[in-house]
Amino acid sequence: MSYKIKSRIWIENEDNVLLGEGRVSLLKAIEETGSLSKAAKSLNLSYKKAWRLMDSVNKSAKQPVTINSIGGKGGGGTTLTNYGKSLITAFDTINKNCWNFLDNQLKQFL
Amino acid sequence: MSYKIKSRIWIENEDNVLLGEGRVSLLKAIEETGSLSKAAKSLNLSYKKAWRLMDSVNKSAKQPVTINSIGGKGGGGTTLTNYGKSLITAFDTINKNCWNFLDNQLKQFL
DNA sequence: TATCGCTATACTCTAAAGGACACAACGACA
DNA sequence: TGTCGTTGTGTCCTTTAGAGTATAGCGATA
Repeated sequence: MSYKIKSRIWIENEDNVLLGEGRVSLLKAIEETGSLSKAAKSLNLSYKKAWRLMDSVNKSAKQPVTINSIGGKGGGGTTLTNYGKSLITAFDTINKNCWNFLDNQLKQFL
Repeated sequence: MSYKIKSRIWIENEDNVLLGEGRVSLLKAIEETGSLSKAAKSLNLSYKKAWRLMDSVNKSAKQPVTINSIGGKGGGGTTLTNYGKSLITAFDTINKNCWNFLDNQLKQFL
């Protein structure tokens, strides 16, 4: 019985997607690089797409997830709020737990 | 805290998708109608897409999931094997359990 | 006040997925 | 043996998500 079970989970707020795997990995890359454009580069996605994702996250969340500064030293940058960091860890935890749960379910029902 | 968590799960066999929500609802419709074309109509998807889905399911599964007959009384038809029926109920059960699990996780971590 | 690297946003083009359409093959039955 | 409603399959056309490109705006710093 070598079937494998996989999943994608995401969190919504009033029918808008807040977090999914792609968004979380983008936020992680922002945390590491301190910049949206560098984060986009490191994930091999266009700046435009990264920007739209981040914008959507901020619009869906109940509190700001990132702090964006334009101009100034280094041209600006993007950092995560504490709320944003807590969302990442919550999502990661739930996602990992979900995988374990589903693996057990598969053994049980197939 | 009105965030909602959603999920899509699917089962793979050697990197080929076996079952997802769309495939399961197609199999259910086949079970109800006794025909692939009627099932496709009832789900508002093209016959071709439905056929490709069903074909993929049968190619990925370890045992036949449907029995297809061409020609004859009524022009033919498609019915599910017992194995196919058992897959449906297994998937539905796991999927429902997963929703409950995730709802609890969300309450716990957010 | 000129420079720099970043955020922010619009416009165009392209590739891939899906729908529409057409048609061959089949076999029970009258 | 002709009819009928299926399954099975190819070909084209449209739609749409995304990539690519371009460019404006910003503010600390020197």
